[in-house]
Amino acid sequence: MNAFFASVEQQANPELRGKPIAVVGGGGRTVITTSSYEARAKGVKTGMAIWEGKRVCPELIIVVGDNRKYTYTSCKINEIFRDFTPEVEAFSIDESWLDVTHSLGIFGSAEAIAYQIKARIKHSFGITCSIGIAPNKLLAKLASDMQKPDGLTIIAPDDVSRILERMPIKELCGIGKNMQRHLNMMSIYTCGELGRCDEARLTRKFGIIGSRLKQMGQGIDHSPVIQYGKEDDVKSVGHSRTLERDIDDPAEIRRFLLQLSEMVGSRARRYNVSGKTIHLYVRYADFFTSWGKQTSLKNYINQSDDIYKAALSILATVDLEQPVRLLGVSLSNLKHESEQLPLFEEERKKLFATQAMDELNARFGSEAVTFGSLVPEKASSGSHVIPPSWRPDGIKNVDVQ
DNA sequence: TCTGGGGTCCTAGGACCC
DNA sequence: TCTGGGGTCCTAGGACCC
Repeated sequence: MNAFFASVEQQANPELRGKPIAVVGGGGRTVITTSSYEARAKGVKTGMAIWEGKRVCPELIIVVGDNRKYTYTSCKINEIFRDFTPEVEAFSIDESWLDVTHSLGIFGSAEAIAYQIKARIKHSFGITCSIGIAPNKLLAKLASDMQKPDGLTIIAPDDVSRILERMPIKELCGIGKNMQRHLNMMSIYTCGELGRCDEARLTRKFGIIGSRLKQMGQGIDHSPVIQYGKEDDVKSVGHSRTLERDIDDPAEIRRFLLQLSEMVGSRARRYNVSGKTIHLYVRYADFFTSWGKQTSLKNYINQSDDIYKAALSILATVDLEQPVRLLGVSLSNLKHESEQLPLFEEERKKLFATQAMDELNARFGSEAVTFGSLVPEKASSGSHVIPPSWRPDGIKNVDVQ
């Protein structure tokens, strides 16, 4: 989708259409998640602080994002995709891959499918998208980025080497700033040069990534489109949050950790996973200094208070050097839980209480029922931005009635 | 009021076991 | 008394994506 969050907002509120808008999170220390094309034309970019956006574009309209609107729209758009093929992989909340190999007999061509998809999305949601058609995912993604907004780009097998020859390597999904820098130091600037590079030279420098890099330069990608519901199991569940203001009061830090632990625990239970590694992440007030520390337990856990205790035990091993700007808790080393009931009465009671709490929260909002220590003065949560990287397992569990 | 939040994968070094 | 090599698991940190 083109400028997805901003486009959805402009559709929801006609007064925003044709104007430079920026979608931001709820808290005080938030950044621009998405901006409309009108804003981009003035130099507004994702990741800018609000004041930065206003500086380059004084008439910029700030809109606080509404996650439910985007996840709902994303689900509906993916339903449209599945009318054309079951092989749909959601890459993020606003990008999907479709393998239409087996749909060509019904719909004629990939191009015909693309036009129909564009028309239906435009008709149903009033928003545009850019579609890339190519022999594989790597090239389809590259193609989809070549014309924006409202683009349709086809990279036919015969065109691959011509198009890649002068394409800057950073356009490839998987080559970021650092990789680009390293490759540039090896005098590699274009995909053509990358594809011709001696593989041994690449593997010496980058390890097993090296051979993959050469293939990318040649436009080779054998990775399959992984159908919705057939993705690998989730490997970690975490939440982090920048606080409204830096804090150094231990009680306040603990309260915030409990809140994060509850968010992690309830999501882990929703996914029906438990984990035995807890990771605590802290960013200090100076923004640049941060650290993460993890600990592994003997048992798998997914109860919020168990997660909280583990996070606290990590915190107890360090002396905080500065007030805290951001806190994060994540659970990894996961296994899928069977639905077995615990053996002991006490544990069963706790499980039922937790399930009741999770159900109420699902129905009435994420913090309708929570731990007593969170209630008096709920720790100030920072911005509530939904990242554009929301994965399918995030989408599918969102309440979209 | 300067700078969000969700993930995955890979590497390196150390502990520990056989 | 001194030594091997294979394997797993752990922590820490950095790359990448949206």
